[in-house]
Amino acid sequence: MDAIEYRIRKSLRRSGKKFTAERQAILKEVMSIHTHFDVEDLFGRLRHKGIRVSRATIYRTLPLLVENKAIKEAPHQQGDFVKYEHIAGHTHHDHMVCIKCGKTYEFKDEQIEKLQDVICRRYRFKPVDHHMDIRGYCHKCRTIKGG
Amino acid sequence: MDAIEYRIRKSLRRSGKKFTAERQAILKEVMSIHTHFDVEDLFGRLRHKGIRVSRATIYRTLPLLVENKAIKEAPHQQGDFVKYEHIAGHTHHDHMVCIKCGKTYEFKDEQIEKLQDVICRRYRFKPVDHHMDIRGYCHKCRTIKGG
DNA sequence: GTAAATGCAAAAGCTTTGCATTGGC
DNA sequence: GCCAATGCAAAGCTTTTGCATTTAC
Repeated sequence: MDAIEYRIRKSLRRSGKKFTAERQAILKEVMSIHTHFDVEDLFGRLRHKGIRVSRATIYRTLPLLVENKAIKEAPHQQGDFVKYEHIAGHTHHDHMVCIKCGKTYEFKDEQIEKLQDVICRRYRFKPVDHHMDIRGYCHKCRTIKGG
Repeated sequence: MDAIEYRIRKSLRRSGKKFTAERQAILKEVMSIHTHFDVEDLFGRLRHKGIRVSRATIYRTLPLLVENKAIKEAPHQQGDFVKYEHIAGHTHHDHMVCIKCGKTYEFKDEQIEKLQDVICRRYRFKPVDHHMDIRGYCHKCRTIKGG
């Protein structure tokens, strides 16, 4: 928790930026959300707690948190707005998204991770992050998939 | 080419929809674009050829083409709008996106594809499609990645 | 004290929608 | 001829931006 705050505080200072109360509140909130979220979710949760931070500030802060690897973009369906999920504390995982009910399932496979590294090396590509999402029908929806 | 048009024509008829001149033009154009594109790209290209189709129609048509598996969404960076790429004629592939220069590299790995199927079976998930994009620095940018 | 950040409200996109008109089938 | 599709322009949304004010350092 505080390790992340410390890291970000330091990173901001290094580039002459400030760790404001708003940024702290956003960071704290973001780290407490263990599902995917978007700007509106965040705005609502903060307001619900009586913390008044403008949407503009949230929009301006999230990219900072992405840069500092506190959060990253999550997969989103077409038409949806950008969604995020926090990184720290969470181990990396990929997603299965049900195109019927919209539910997201997380998974992780070591072999796939390793193969990705092999491929990157082949292309002399230096990987920083990856997103993988498989779309289809979850076990609940696959039997009733008539549209 | 015409196999796809035939398939779509049939699919539309089956559901009481029409294969209009506009839809034909959009389909044809989409199949001729071998890179990622968005609505604005498409609108510009059509207009450039003297084909007048409204944006509204494009917005209404693309989902039809996705449903009929002529195109699918391509990965896009945050802040970008939705991008598409055509499917037919193209073999499936995944992407590496350089976060410095924005260039996209395509690749495909059979082992990863197979592992994905294994995972889906484990979750009783019926895969329809998947997107995988690895983000990082391409071989040209990895040496000059100071920002 | 100074440069950066905030909040507000306005502006700027992209996308959707209502409605009259057009056109497949 | 009927119902779906189109085009236009307006509306809807999310996201960005200008500017005065506040604040971290």
